[in-house]
Amino acid sequence: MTDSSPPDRGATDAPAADSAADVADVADLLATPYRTHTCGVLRAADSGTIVRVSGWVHRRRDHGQLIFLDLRDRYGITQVVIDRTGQPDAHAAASRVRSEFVVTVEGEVAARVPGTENPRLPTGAIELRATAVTVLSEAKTPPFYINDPDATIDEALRLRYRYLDIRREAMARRLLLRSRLVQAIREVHHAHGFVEVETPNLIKSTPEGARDFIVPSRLQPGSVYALPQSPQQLKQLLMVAGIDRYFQIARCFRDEDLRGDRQPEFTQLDLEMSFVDEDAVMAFVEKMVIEVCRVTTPDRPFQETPFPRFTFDEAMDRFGSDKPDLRFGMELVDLGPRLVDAAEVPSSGFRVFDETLAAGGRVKAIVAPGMAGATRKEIDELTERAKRFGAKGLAYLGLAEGGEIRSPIAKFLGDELTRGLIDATGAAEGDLILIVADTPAVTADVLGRLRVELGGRLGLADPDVLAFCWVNRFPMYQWDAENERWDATHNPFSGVLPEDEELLTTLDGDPAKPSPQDPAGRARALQYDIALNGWELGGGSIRIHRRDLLARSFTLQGQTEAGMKEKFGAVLEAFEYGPPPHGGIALGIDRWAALLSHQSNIREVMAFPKTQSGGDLMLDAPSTPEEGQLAELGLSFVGVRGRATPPPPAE
RNA sequence: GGACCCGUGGUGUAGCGGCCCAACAUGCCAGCCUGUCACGCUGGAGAUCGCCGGUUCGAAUCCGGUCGGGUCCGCCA
Repeated sequence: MTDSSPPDRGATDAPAADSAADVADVADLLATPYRTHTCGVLRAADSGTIVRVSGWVHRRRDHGQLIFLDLRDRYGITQVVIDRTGQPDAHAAASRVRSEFVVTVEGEVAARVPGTENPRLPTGAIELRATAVTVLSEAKTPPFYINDPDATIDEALRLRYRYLDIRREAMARRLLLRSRLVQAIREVHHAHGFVEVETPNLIKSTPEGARDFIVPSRLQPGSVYALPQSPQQLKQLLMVAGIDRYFQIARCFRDEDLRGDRQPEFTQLDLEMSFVDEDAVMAFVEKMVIEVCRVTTPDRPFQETPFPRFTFDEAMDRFGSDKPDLRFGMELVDLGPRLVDAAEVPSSGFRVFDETLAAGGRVKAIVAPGMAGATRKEIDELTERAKRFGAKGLAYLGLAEGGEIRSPIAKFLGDELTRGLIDATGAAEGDLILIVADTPAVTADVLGRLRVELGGRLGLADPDVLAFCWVNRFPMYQWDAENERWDATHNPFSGVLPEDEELLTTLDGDPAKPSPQDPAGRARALQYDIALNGWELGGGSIRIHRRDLLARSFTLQGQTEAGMKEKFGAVLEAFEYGPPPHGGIALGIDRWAALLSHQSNIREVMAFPKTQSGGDLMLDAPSTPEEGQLAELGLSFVGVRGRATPPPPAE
């Protein structure tokens, strides 16, 4: 019966959808000896009701005869008044209460004395006139302010006492938003016939490029499990199994260095569909994403629907990124055509540009609006940044008010060409043109990063807008010079564009010898990424399910038949039993939740995240294993500073 | 693996070679206060300046190392 009842969409249209007080009605299971109501629900209409509430003491204001307690739970704050003359016992109890004590208060809901209402609290029209105050738990003075939303607190301290940090409204609200996000995801998938399947965390290493976390086996000493970097192979096996439409909120593990948007364990929305093409997957995901965002953050507008689509080449060309932030313009402008003469010979007069173009490179620019007045120091900083991103230098043209041009390269280019370049960029008075000359890849990358940097610094991106886009037609492979082979740019099972199938071959026909001249370098993958506000939110592909194509693709990746069997044995074998055409995608839940919460760091939407060095400051993990644990596994530490342990006995 | 930033009472900051056994705010403790809601008033306790070493007549302040946290590059989808 309850299974068929419609999902509660109360959150969708509730005005306070973004507040910690926003939750489904829990009154039905609330009645316990501790409380009849939460601290967030009482209103003027409840006046006269006898209630009991429990919560943490948010603040105490002691006026002698009269004590005010702000009582807090995750639903809100209710003011309690204790009058000594009427309630001497309650008053005595309230006198010894301190911040963060847990108390139960019994009393009558009353409209506040006129003129003393607090419009900043949803419960500000009423107060609870206490007849009894019971202390359930005492609390030490907390290590930081829980009741001050503006307090800046050292993050290490927050992580050490995360359970106190989560008591703070902002943190609780973010976890709540994340919960709603995941709930919405589940609802949409179930509504579209997806089956939620759990896959194991103790699996075999699935080479996806990242380092595996390894778990030693006790029952099979000398062997290890790997924690999944993603359920990639398992979900493909589910397709062979006929599960048609699969999804999972999956925990994934990657042992790589951390960043603001990367944790060693993180959560993916993993999904896979059978009998689909690229458009079918993208269509579903787009529909799902829109619906989920509408439910989770109804007040965040979409910049554009349907989501714009770019090929990889176009995205790199226009934005210098395969995850462009579309909330502002500042697109890259190719200056090349202006820098060559009628015979297409580079002839700008500025040697760096000419040589770059002659060598097949690119000269491109972005326009930083209003930055013509940048100081020498600011420009040096930008140059420094550009160099760190891989550029050899940064040329610029500043268009000062009044038409004066400020540029170290103008004298080489001459007046006419300088005007021509300004024209090409569309820059206006007061703007600063930044120019990079390098290989196509470096030019795009450096300008792309500068674009994001400056867009942020100049406040060009509306923080509320959700600018989704798709990027597809990625190159199938990247040449790995070190290992003399083609690396799949994403998933090794990613399919190839049908018209590029014939390119999947080695030049000299020697399958054992990939070379950088191979036409495969031009092959494009059936690969699609979804980006949101400049973050890569997810990526997926249509997989290769045909044995022959798979073999050719793997050969280009430098895999031998034996190597393939070792790494992908289960999938390859399964593919001999009727694999359906299939494809899917994985979306980063942490990133999604962070972006919906206006956060630039996924730690802010994780209950118990790890530090940059992979530590848990609260649990003090990782830690030295206990005596015997290693021996039982047949392991010993070797050559670890201060951690060497005696080797296990030979047998 | 690398670059940079930060580390001072419970918390957030100031001080950046002697004026500092360290200042301010807040929190904490005590007393007073019947309408506050960052309550108010009065008084009080609380840090040898992450740790180790060096330079110096003298170090919170300079230098080196180390530990912890963060940002970024490499790495990583």
